[in-house]
Formats: sequence, C-alpha cells, structure tokens
Amino acid sequence: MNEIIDLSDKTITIDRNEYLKVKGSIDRNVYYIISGSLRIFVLDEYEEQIIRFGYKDNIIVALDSFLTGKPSELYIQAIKRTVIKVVSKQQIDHFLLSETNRNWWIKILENLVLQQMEREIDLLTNSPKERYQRVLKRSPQLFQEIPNRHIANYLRMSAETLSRLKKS
Amino acid sequence: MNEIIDLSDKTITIDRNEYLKVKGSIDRNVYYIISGSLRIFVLDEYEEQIIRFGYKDNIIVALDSFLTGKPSELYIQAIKRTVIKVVSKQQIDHFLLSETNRNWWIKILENLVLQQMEREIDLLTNSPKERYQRVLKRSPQLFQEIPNRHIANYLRMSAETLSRLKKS
DNA sequence: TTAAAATTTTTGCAAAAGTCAAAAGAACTT
DNA sequence: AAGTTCTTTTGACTTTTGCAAAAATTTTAA
Repeated sequence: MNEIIDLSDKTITIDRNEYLKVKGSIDRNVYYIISGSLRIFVLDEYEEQIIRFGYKDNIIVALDSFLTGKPSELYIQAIKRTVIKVVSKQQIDHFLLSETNRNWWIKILENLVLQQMEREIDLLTNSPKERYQRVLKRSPQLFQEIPNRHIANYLRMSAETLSRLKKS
Repeated sequence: MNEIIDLSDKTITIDRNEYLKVKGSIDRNVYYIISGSLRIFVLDEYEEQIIRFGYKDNIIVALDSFLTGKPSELYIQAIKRTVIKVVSKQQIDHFLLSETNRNWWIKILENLVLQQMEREIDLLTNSPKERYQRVLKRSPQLFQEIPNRHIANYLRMSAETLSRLKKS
C-alpha cells in the first residue's frame, strides 16, 4: 500500500473526540494512520455501533461512500489525538489505470470479503465469552490500543459484561 | 451473470437435508440455483450459525474456499430438494481473461463488500425486533422461502423469540 | 502534590431473551 | 388421503444481560 501513500503529502491532525467524517457526507478519500486511533461507527436509533477500529499504520476509509460515491452512513471519530495522511480517490483511480495494479486491487477486495466473513462469524457467535476470545486471539493488539468500553461495543456486549468476562 | 451460467451444462440435484459441501473440503465452484433452497452455515462449538441462504435464481458459493483455494469452514445444505447448475473455477477464470469482464468482477466484489457491511449492521443491531424488521424490509422474499427456525438462527435469536415478535 | 474530574469496575435489580416441554399446526411421504 | 414427521406456538421457568447508582481507580489540571 505504500506506493499509494507516498503519492500524498497531505496530513491532518484530529483531536480526541473530533470527527473526521459524519453521516451524510460523501468521502472518497482513503486515510492512512500515522499515529493515534480512530473508530468507525453507525448510528442505529440513537445507539452507536462500532464497525471497525484503526490505529497506527492502518488504513481507514468510509467504504460505503468510497465504493458508491454516495453519502456515507458512517461516522469516523478520533479516540485519541490522531495524525493521518489523506489519499484521494483521484490518486487511487490513477493508480488503478495500470493492469497489474488493478489485479492487486482485486486481491484487496477479495481480502476484504474474507475479513468481513470472519467478522460475521464473530458477531454470530452466541456466547459473549467466545466472541471475546475469538477477537482477542485474532487482534490482540486491539486490547492495547483501544479502551474497553469501545471494545465491548464492538463485541456487542456491555462494558459490564466484558469486565465480568476478563476476570473469569 | 448469465454469461457465466450458460457456459455450464452440469446440473446437480440435492435432496432435502443433504449436503452440497461440508467443512474441510475445497470447493472452487460457483452454483446457480434452478429451484429449491439452501443454507450456508458454520459450525461453532456444536452450534450451527447460518451465514446465508440461497433460493431460486441465486448464486451460492463457499466464498472462503473459492477465493483462497483452501479448505472451507462452510457447510452448504439443502433445505428442500434443490437443483443447481455448477460453474467451475476454470470457467470463471476463462471468463476473467477479458479486460471488461475483469472490471465487472471488481464491481461484483465491491458489491459483496457493501452487502457484507449491511449484514454487519444487521447483526450489530441490539434489539431482536429491529433485526427482524431490517431484514424483513430488505429481503421480504426470504420469509416466503425459508422456514422460520432457520431465519431465527440467521437473525441470532431463538425460534420462540421470532415467533413472538411476529405477532406483536 | 493534591483536588477535581473523568473513567472504569462493581453491585443489586429489573427486563429481556433463552430453555424446556407440550400442544397445535403444516408439510411431506407413501 | 392418512399418517408421519417437522415446524411453530404457547406458557412456566431460568439465565443472561443491561441499567443505574455507588465505589474504586485513573487521569487531568491547578
């Protein structure tokens, strides 16, 4: 992914709790996190549901808007002060003009689908304990980077339940 | 998708409760459902978790294995007697040799990602009632084709809870 | 460093969903 | 068409999870 990143020289700093993106806006940029951490969530009847986290060296993007060009359902908010690089759709499109890069894009998309399948299984798992263990196993770093109450939401359980789980 | 389907002349009939695929097998075919219905599920500690359904005119595939070439985690089972056409990876690959078809493949993958995001939000929605309503709205046909106990599993609730929801 | 503020953890309580068993209803099979 | 099997519904009961408030801990800021 560094080929893309290096095309960009624009960096942005977002303070804790500030929004990079709110629902309703169109955003065809991709962001590369230099430092800090972010969360992506949707608002479901006054409840925030976290879809994904991003921290150092991750790429973050409002995928729905990026792929469709329509307004996004997603919010992106800084959990702590975060510095990101901006890569525009233009840059991506330019990059994808080449045949080999386009094949590489296919791989990226295929990987995204596979990751989403994993996530789906995580969410379908009935027992909160197993959900916790699955994600802990696959993304141990998450628990270093992100406050528990956000992880609890991501795992669809209350902070209380997560707290009770970690002792047992 | 008919361009692909028409390449194939192989059809298979699967009886109710029979498996088209079980965990551990590699399967790089794509299936097109002529009639009947299927479910895809994973086995999570003795519990079946339904990932997706397929009925008439749907395409169904063990995506994990199809994309990676590795053994699949998925089971595909007929809910009722089902007739499918088989399209092999070879045929798909041949199809993807052309530049325009490959761009079309990218669109398919992008759509898959977007669908998966919808599914993720469905699963994150806390209230069983809302989960039921969301899916009912998006896929009303599902409720014509598939027995409730399977839909309940798909919506991660018990058959009893779904039954009670439908009256209120 | 200490006080204030914010966050996390804990507790009891209430509400929601799950389980179990049995009955009613549908759908397949022969 | 009758019988068998499978699915849905219902009610009693149990378990789990969320909620709200309090206690403990951590962070912030003076």
